[in-house]
Amino acid sequence: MPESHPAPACFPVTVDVVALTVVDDVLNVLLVTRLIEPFRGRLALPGGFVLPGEDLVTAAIRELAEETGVEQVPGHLEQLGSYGPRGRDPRGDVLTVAHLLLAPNFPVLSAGSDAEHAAWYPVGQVLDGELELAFDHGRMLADAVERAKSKLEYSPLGAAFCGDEFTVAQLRTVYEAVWGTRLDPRNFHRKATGTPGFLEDTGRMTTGETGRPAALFRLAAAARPAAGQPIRAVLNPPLMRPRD
Amino acid sequence: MPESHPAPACFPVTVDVVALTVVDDVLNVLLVTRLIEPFRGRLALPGGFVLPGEDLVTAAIRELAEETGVEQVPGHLEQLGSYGPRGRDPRGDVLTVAHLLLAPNFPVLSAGSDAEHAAWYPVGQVLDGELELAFDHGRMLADAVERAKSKLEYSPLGAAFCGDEFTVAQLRTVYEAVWGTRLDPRNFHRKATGTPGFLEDTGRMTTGETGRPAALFRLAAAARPAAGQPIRAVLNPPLMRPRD
DNA sequence: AGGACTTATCGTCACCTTGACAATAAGCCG
DNA sequence: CGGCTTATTGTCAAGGTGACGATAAGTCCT
Repeated sequence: MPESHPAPACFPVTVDVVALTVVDDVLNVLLVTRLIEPFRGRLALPGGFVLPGEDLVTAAIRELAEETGVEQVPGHLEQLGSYGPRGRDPRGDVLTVAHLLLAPNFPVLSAGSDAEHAAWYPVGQVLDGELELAFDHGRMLADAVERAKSKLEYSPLGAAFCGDEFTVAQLRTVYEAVWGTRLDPRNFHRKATGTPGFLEDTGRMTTGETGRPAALFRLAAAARPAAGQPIRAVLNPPLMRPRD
Repeated sequence: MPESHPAPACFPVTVDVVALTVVDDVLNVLLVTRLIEPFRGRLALPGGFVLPGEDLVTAAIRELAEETGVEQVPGHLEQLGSYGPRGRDPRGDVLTVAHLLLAPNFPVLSAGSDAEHAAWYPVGQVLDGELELAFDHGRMLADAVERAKSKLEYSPLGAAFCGDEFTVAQLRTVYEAVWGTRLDPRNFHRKATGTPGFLEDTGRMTTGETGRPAALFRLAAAARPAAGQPIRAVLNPPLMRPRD
């Protein structure tokens, strides 16, 4: 019965944000402590209901701002996927659209007030089961990390974890933190600097650090997020993570 | 104001299915002719509203069945992404979750009755602008094709376009149709048969075709869709499509 | 200042994969 | 049977990768 329009059912729709960053060479995720039921006191991804007249990305940005105080999107934001509506909220069916944010380590508003308290937590602690998240947020996080791992292979998005300018070593620690592996600094340097359209030498160097000063790079124009366009440049051949 | 729960707004939610297949060496997409406004008479992706108590995949399978008569999912189905809710339906805000189906060329119920008439159309005609789809379905199709192109590179999903058993040449025409390029049969054969965990020789051969008989393969167990698990085996190193 | 230490960067080399392409195999078709 | 078509096996050079040696150029300590 193709034309069965049985009362176009409505669903509550939420957005959740899996915000990933690298803190001290370790991949971290932004979590908030829930102040209300269900899952009161449990850690959860930042998120909330999409408001009437709002778009998905708009809602994601707003929720992120509400829970961290960050006004501008501090990194790369993309849609991760939708979950539900069944069996993920004890209160009833809720459809949620998860988003993935890859960003440099930005400070979160530690309001400590009546607001939900947001903070960075090592991803490993969650995936290992040390921390259990509310709802199906654990699965979302797992999916997000897998997506991030994969993105680093063939897109220049590893740089989204760094600031505007960064050294090859900083970029390498991002890859190591996300992939959970060690990479040979010399081979990584060769690949990163040798891939056309990836990095652009700023001509400036680091100073004051221990060891030999390093050259500062930025993302090449081709690899930078263009207005409205998806990230264009592809790492080709990809920078594959070590398997097994 | 983190605890702003301003009347958890509800949205109508639909699912759309971008069903892709290869017909005569050309990538095709399943489209229906709309019988009602808006976009009456225009071609559109099969889809419809998610019913109360239904999950996304369930709804996608149901809609596909309703518009084609196919009861079992004939190939690989995965979520593509969500679109909206704003500015995609003249009747108002509608959130839609697009799905991607990669399947062998299956016959569609040519009901011709009051049902929306589903049929295969060459993807190229749509992307070239010869055919214009309803809503934002053109963008969904573009995203779907891009996803399919990418999936063929590093997953064994190219085989989802073939039947249970297929020749290397059949698999190659899938790659050629999706990527829109020509591939060297000898190099493709080497890569396809030489990648561990990809293809499995059935021991049987084709007969009656023109030319030398070809060996019949099936997907190796590791590359077959496991219950509940995502497609496991990864083509490593990937089978990269030719760039530029 | 000099030496130890640390990190950055450049080179080398063997191995693997890939793209281009020759050669052979094994069916149909007349 | 000869011609045609497609399948499959090899060959070879170029390019990319992993492992690792060798320098370079700072900081830090004495």
